[in-house]
Amino acid sequence: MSSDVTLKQIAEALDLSTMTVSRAINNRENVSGKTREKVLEKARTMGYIPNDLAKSLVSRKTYTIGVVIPKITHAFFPEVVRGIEEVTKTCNYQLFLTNADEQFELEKEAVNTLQAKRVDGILVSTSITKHDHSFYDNILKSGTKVVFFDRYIDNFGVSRVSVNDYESSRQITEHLINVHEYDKIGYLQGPENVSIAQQRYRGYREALTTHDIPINESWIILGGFQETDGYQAMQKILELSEQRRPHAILAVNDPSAIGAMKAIKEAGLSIPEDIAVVGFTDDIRASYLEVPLTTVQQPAYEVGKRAAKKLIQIIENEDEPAENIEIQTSLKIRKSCGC
Amino acid sequence: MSSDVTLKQIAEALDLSTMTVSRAINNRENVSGKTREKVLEKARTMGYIPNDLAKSLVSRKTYTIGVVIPKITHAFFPEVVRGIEEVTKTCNYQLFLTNADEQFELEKEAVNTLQAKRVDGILVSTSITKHDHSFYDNILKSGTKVVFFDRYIDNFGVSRVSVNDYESSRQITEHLINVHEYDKIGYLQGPENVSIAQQRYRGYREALTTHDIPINESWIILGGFQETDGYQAMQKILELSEQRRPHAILAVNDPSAIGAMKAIKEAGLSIPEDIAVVGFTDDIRASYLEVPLTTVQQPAYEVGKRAAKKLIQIIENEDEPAENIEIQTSLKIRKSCGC
DNA sequence: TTGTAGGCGTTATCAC
DNA sequence: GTGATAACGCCTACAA
Repeated sequence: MSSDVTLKQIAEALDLSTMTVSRAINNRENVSGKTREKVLEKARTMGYIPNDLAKSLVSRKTYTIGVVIPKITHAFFPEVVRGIEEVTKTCNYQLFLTNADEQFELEKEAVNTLQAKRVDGILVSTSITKHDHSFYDNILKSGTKVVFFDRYIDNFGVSRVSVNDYESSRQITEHLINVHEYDKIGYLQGPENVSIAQQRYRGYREALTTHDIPINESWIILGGFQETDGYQAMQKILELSEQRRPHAILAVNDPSAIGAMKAIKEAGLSIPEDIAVVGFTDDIRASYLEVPLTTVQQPAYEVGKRAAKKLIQIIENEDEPAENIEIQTSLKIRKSCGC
Repeated sequence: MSSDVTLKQIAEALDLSTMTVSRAINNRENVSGKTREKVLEKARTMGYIPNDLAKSLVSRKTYTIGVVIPKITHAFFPEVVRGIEEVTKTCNYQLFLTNADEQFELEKEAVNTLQAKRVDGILVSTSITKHDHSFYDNILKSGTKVVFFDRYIDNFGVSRVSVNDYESSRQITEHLINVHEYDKIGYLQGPENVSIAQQRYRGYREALTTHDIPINESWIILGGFQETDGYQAMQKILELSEQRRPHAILAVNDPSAIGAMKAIKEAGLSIPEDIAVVGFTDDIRASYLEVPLTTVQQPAYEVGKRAAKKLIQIIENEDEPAENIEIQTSLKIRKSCGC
């Protein structure tokens, strides 16, 4: 902590009261022009830096927002953070960034720490969904303001900003069915208890069902969000004999799709001729790949912006209602689907 | 801010003094087992959350580190942040993340705010180099602990963790000269006042000079760190007639190189046959590109780790000496250079 | 083992 | 326009 010049020290140096110095520095009305100038000058020369801790203790306001991110290196999230910052910067809030590394235990720790730091509100992309409402129940009971972004817990009286995952997943699956006439479509599934993974999985199944395509459970591999997860899941599918394999794959996200593409390539097969692959995210790499990846573009920046805006509204207006904000994605048709 | 149960309230509920409650909750020695249990139980049921603001005001310690990043969406930095987190998490520090958007004005604002929040130290990747030492002079005078990472100000009594930019840039240029026998090598330069841009530029020139290759100033284009900068810079070079063009390009970083590749492709030329391109960073996309990019791999995660470690040492040990830590890169030879 | 007094740096409030 | 006092929630130092 820095060498800490205080209001009191300035006051003593100037033979004024602390309050007068405080008023001068904070641009309050009731200070004479002369005094104000003297104080500001002295503050400058003494190297005064206001102590926000003390301020916050009195004002019960920190101008600070906590952000809990599942995986800082998943390219989607830095983009979300940029959106959050865009908003918080103009409203003068600072960001506490924490990485939960896809682990609920770390997520809880992070939230607790943020509460102890008395952040004005928290933006969370949570790694759980159904069970264990209890944790966030208590958080809310304590009066902490929360907005979920991307990965959320539903029906909870908590606002969330997400993407129309279900609908988008259904659409990209239908693209495979309608445009390319695939009827053998596998799915690389994400963790079962994460909202976005559930929604996307639901969209996939719905599309098949609607088109009377039977669902082949051996083409649905449970995995995670990382590239290695997709790689391993795809390897399992490739163990099937050629006749029994799907001809197209939808992955829960782009990292997973990219892992799958790697496995396919290593197996000496080509995309999309042997197996088509589509993803979800529009990862920074998607359009640069050897076979550019057809995927669902998620407006990450927008998600961040909207979530931050909503949270700040909740912070600054007690009876701001909870809201589910769904941002629309767009299909990015590239070559990996066969187009 | 949350509904704030205080030590005092717990004390009153239990008819104890605040101090006893404080001691019990902070696991101090001198509390009887019974009292401790009672207190902890009550704290739980009342939903007590310690107030770090008040604690920090007394202890003059926030267990908080500020991070100033030039561009959160440049893939290098999230990876650095991951490294920082790895360390801070085990030492129980929290991270204030700020994005300076490559603007020195925003960088200054960010640092000032972090000081007001009384962070224990600051990690900065700065956007300036030579002029305007004065700002960081004052910061240091105020007793704030600073460690630079990646982009630094030199000879300053401030520790820095960076990469051997000069040497690496020289090496990758020499690869073009020695292995591929290029002698017409252009350079897409970064901002003149940023340390890493200077070092890399110096390495490029040194390599040419050492090999008695004359430097053609019309092949050196001043630009920025973004993809669009590389794209525009390359367009300028492509305006030259075919005979007057360089046959290889070194870009200040990978985004710039990727932009340049785009421009080359749009001009109907092929990489590396018509023009070879090499970069610097090993961006997440580099190995996935249609023509995989030869580049210098910067161990971003390691940079983050070392910087955070050094800062925490400085924080926790007053007379920790300043240090220049240089992390070694490695050449990633792919296809864009002609290999 | 427990309690009291005072202070961390700031501001709200009321008095002059 | 300026100042004195108390309070924000917690902890150190000392006393009982």
